[in-house]
Amino acid sequence: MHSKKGSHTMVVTRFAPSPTGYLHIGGLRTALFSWLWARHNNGKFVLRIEDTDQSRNNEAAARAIVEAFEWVGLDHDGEIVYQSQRMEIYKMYIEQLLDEGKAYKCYMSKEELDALREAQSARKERPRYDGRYRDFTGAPPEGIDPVIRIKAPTEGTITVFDGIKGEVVFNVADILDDFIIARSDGTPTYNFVVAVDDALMGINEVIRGDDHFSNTPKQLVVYEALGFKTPVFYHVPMIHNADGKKLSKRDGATDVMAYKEMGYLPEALLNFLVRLGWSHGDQEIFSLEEMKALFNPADINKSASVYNIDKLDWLNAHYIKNMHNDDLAEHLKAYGADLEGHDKKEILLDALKERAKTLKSLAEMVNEVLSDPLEYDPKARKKALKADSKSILGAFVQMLEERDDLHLPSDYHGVMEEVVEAMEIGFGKIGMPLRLALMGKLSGPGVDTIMAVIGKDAALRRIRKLLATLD
RNA sequence: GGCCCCAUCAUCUAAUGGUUAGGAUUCCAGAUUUUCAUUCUGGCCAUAGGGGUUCGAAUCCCCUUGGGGUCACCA
Repeated sequence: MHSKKGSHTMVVTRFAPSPTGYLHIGGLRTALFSWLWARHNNGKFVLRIEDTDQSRNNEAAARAIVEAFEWVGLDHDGEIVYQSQRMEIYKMYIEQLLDEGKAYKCYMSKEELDALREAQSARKERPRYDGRYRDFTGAPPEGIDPVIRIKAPTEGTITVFDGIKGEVVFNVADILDDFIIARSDGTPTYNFVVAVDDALMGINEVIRGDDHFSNTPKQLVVYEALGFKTPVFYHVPMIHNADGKKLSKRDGATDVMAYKEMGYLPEALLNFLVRLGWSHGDQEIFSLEEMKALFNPADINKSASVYNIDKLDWLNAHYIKNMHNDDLAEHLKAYGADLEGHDKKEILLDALKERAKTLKSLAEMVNEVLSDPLEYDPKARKKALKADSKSILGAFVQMLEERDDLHLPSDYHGVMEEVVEAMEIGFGKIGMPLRLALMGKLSGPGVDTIMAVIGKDAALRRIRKLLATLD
């Protein structure tokens, strides 16, 4: 694969979730984009857990994220970086900024801050820190642990170069104040550590959600203060729910692992996600290799997209239909269908995989075929059973009993045809009641296929069971 | 509300300033299927509105409208 950036700089991207919960579908798409771009360029993709806020730190969530990555098959380079383990590094840079006079201690209490903001709001001004400790040299107030604020520019503009949006110019007066880079307990804040880590880890292409866009000027202030080289940014438009709002945990199936439970294939999910905000002509089906070869963040759309599960279902069905039966059988185990060693596995899966949208439903269908019906759907019964059904099924039973050379669906089909011809009836006359006997309902794969899969004895058993209810 | 971003079928999207505005999903109809599903064929459906620029605008500019994001000692 040739990369456009070629020989000079290795592309390094990252995914940096905060471990506040499971990995959701929007995060996965962003991660996929980052991963694809790194792999496209033979670069590196690193995973960093943003857990600087101990009060919200959650180890289980970090594990859940890793588990989701493993399921979909996105690998990362090097060890996972936990920001909670890098506090000394951040402290060092904060000290540096303090020494250089680029940051300062602010002794304003939360109450004072609140009051300030309230007053500003009342005056219809933008709530912002007023810089009262920026040049403070007096004796610090008693009993207050200071926060540390960075000296942000007070006038002029900051320009963000975004690979998707283009150049966006912010007016400093509209958006900035001396924001906090370290809390009163000494821990650093998000906008500071993101910039420090991205720089230190050599991240040169930041692909992240659009909700981070307005943080970018702040991070640029940190880059500037520390003299770090800035990366290229790509802010990926949000994924919206049907209401047009940012996809949130309230929207149901947003947990990536829920898709596994529902029976979706990772390849289908990734294919679905890569097409949200990105396309390559009219192509809809992309293997992972094709995605890697074709993806480029510069081609990402500017507008948000709405999450719609219909297309995912279609893709999932597509990947199921095209999967080898052995692989399918392996997947099916997790959904409660065990076909290990079943001699008619091929016939069964060939017949069923055409009709399944999910692995879960496929597993259910498998078990439905493999086990005798427990009951007969009343409506199906009424529709399938006519006055002559009993004699037709009886004749079929008789002919089955005489045969011991039945293996393939076509063998059973032959027997059915014999009955149809002998009795001079239409095919439906035997098909419908037979289907009811075998499945307990009127949908499913061909009855000849069902019989071939379960064998003569089981077929006879099921037919006799229905016949027994006809007296 | 301030700032920022966005705007093509219901949905995902395509279209060097020149196409009957294309494809996909959904939906509808027909064919195939003893059923259901699959598959195949066909059909419905879009450039938010208004001004410009231009021989020519979905495409460039402006305004309006609509939608979204963000404004913490969260990330």
